Amino acid sequence: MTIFVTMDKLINYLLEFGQLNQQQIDLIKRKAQVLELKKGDYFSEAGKIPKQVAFIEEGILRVCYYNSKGDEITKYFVDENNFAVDINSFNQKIPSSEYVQAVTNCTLLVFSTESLNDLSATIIQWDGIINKITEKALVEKVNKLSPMLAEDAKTRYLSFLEKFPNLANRIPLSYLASYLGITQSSLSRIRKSI
Amino acid sequence: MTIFVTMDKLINYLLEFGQLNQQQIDLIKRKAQVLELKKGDYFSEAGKIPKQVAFIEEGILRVCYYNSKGDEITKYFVDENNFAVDINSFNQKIPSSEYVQAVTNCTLLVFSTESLNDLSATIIQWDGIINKITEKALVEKVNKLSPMLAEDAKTRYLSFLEKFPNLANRIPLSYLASYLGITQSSLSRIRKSI
DNA sequence: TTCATTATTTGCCAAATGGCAAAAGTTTTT
DNA sequence: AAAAACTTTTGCCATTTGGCAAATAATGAA
Repeated sequence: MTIFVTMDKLINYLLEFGQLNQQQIDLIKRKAQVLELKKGDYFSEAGKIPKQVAFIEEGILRVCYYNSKGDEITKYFVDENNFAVDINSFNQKIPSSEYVQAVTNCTLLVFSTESLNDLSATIIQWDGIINKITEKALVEKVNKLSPMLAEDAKTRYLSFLEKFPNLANRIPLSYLASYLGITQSSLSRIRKSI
Repeated sequence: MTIFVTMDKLINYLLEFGQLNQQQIDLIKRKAQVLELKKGDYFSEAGKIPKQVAFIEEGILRVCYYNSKGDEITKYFVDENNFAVDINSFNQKIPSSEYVQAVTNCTLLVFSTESLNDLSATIIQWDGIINKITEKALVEKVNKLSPMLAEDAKTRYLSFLEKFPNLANRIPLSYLASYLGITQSSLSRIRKSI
């Protein structure tokens, strides 16, 4: 299969957060590498220090971990036009406690630590843009998680359907159930009731 | 009562995220204003554009909102040595959807938008420090909220006791219950069972 | 101190969710 | 196509949590 990626999504996304001239855009494109993941593949794994940041061109990733009971918990899903990385581990260069896994086949644009350093050193607006993106992504996560605690399972599922209308049927029930904080069988029953 | 605030906590906190010389420290101290809040007072309110950022010297704030059912939900608590602000509304200068309220009597150090702009323009490291602080605070919120979804109410309550050991008995049960995502009576029963 | 107000606990019962294991359904491999 | 592996649904019952209202308890005001 031929891979054809214009990186338009990436560039347009970055331009939402700051201005870039053509020379800078070209540099960014040169620093980005296309990475195709198959459903189930891991982009990064717990225990390892993340060395790359991914921009999702196409597909869905999920971030997950194992809790103290040994259950696998999906912390959140990340869909296209977003960056994915365990930001804490990446910045501090400490082993991650999370897995980042492809829920569907994905086309990613990845930046290595070195590339990001180069971009930061070369493009004066880079850090500002990245900071805005980071902040926005984190605020969104908080604002999505927070109300979930106050809702019952059915409402959480319905909210998920709104947010990812075409995803629910393409991902294993178990991923979704752990994200919603319920058991797989409960989710199955909730689904049936709708 | 005499108010005596050295601002040491604030300065030490900032120094965790970057270096500052004495001149810069003095400027920061001049820009900060001491604000005392009584238990129950609001630092900022939904519907208004937040004009200040608070550093908590002493005390606890909570961020809360009303959900679609009209229930008042505590989104999170913020304790001393942390900044509190509805960052999204503050940055974008749009009306907040949240209240920030004093759970206990508080001593805050507040910075106005103008002061922050001055600091940003004068202290070259300022933006970097603030970005690190912001990012860390948001990552912590996500990491605290996320596992709560996967835990049952009792575990969530016990976790809260660990995190805020001396707070649980000083705040209305209703605040805590809504934070934990359970009803007041359930929390009362859980408490009893321990 | 007493009254009024507010916060918390409790009883009762209904509804939601969990735990476990078996059955049914899908997908993948051989 | 058949077998194996995996996913989802279902039954059964226990446990948790919610909803509501009344009873207590605690707090604050007069």
